[in-house]
Amino acid sequence: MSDENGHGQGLKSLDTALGVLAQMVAKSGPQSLSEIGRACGLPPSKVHRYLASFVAAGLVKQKERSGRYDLGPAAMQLGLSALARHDFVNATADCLAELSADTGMTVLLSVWANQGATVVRWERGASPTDTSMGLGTTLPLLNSATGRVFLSWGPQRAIAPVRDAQLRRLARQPGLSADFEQTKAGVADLISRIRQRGFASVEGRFIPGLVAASAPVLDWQGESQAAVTLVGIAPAAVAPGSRQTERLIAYCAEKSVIRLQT
Amino acid sequence: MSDENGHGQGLKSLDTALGVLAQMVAKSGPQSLSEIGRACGLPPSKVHRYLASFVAAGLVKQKERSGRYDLGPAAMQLGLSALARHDFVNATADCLAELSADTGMTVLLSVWANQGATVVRWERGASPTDTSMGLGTTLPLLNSATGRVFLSWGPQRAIAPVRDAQLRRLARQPGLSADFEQTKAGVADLISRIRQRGFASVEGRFIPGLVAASAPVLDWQGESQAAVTLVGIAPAAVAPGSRQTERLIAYCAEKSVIRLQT
DNA sequence: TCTAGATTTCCACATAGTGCAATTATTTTT
DNA sequence: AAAAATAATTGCACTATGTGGAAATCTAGA
Repeated sequence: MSDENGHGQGLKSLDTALGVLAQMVAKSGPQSLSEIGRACGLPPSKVHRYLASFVAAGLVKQKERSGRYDLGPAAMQLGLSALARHDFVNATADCLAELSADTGMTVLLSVWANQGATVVRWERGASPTDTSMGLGTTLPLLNSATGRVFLSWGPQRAIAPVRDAQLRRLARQPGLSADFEQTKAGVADLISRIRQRGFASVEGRFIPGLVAASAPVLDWQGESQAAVTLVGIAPAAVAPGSRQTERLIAYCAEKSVIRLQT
Repeated sequence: MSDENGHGQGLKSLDTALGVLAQMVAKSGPQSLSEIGRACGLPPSKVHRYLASFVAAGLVKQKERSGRYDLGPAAMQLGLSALARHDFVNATADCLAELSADTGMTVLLSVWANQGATVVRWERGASPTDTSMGLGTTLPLLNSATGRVFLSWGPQRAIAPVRDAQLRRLARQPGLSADFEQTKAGVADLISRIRQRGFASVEGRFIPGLVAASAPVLDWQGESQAAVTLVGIAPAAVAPGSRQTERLIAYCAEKSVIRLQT
């Protein structure tokens, strides 16, 4: 046996089984048994028996007879149950409808999960910003207003690797219009600009034709536990000093534990 | 031991461990080790080791030293990942044929699109209720059972303009038999009646000679992502408490991510 | 500080998880 | 369409590994 650092007091089989689960979370779609086995470095027969238990619990389901495996309904319940205990999400989600009504824009509430800013609440606005987004959509770190909030105020440990990966990916495709220099220094500069303004915004960068402004809900450590985002079509609405952004900032300040220092 | 129904091909320890997880999902707050053990009928030492693995995986976290256990960040990741890849329409469409066979009625699956309730799946039943409807048909918001589901549980912001337009149009043609007062107050009353019953029905209002009952498939926010509709010719079939409507409601509850509160 | 209750660790024993290989189902090739 | 190839599932013997009770450690209340 091998004793890793720190912990060694769990069940070995459970640990490896949960590793299989994590692998399934990491991939965004269904996977075949052997794919999973290869990715985890486990023999197919072992994986099969783990999956049998997961399927019995509803955490995993297999599409059709002998089809790929994917996360199942119990996984959704688990996530919703976990979400329900997230104090910041609960408190912030309370008056989202009001915020949407006041601004006339679509409102998103997101947390950091799945290697990105993940939408957990979604309040439609008046303007028909009909996108294909739903709960669980993950927004890009550098190109979306929501992502940039986590870039600027989020937990750096978790974000740094994603940031570097996206930066490399962007650097390879310089075609996209960018409003910042796509280097580490450029990102640092972007962050300082965003922190100074107190919110992040993009204008058609992530989804052409849509503009967005996003502000952080800060915990006691000054880290962003959640982000609230306004989505609309009028660039003026997301400009600094606009009625909508002022309302957004006030809303987030009210839900934050600490004030954000100017 | 070992002879449960159907399945017995998983890992016993994993099964019981997942049972512990399920127990934690069921409760809405943190629990102590012994509480969990008592609830699952397991000795504390066993539960402790399971939890150690869950904590290592991030699915569970313990508040402070020797504190209660609660769901952790990975639980949220897992759930959001599952939610993100969940497709309501296809998941609901999966067993429509079965529903049709059980009820003997024609079954429609609709979503809100193109400013209306739009039919996207269509399973013909035993009784030859052949209509001029097909895939892509848009059903009226106020006069059809399907439309009324979206009226009651759909995205209000998107529906409001359509509702008002139809209301104005109806008010100008009072000839059609109506089972509700054709005013804003009348609609609000209709909605509250429908929400209380848990489904909507019409009897020959939309298409003379045909009756229909429709129930919502609810997403995490309690909004209707889709509507499942039974179409037939016997008014008794769509009455509250009938075998068919009970079956319909059970079907939609199974496909919904959250339960609808009575 | 002392007591009560809960959590965490220890240890010998046998349950139950593991790997390999055989079997069955599914997909691709000729 | 039949056959070969690939992938999924199951059986079996072995021992690694999870189990239970009790001891040790820790936290909270008096």
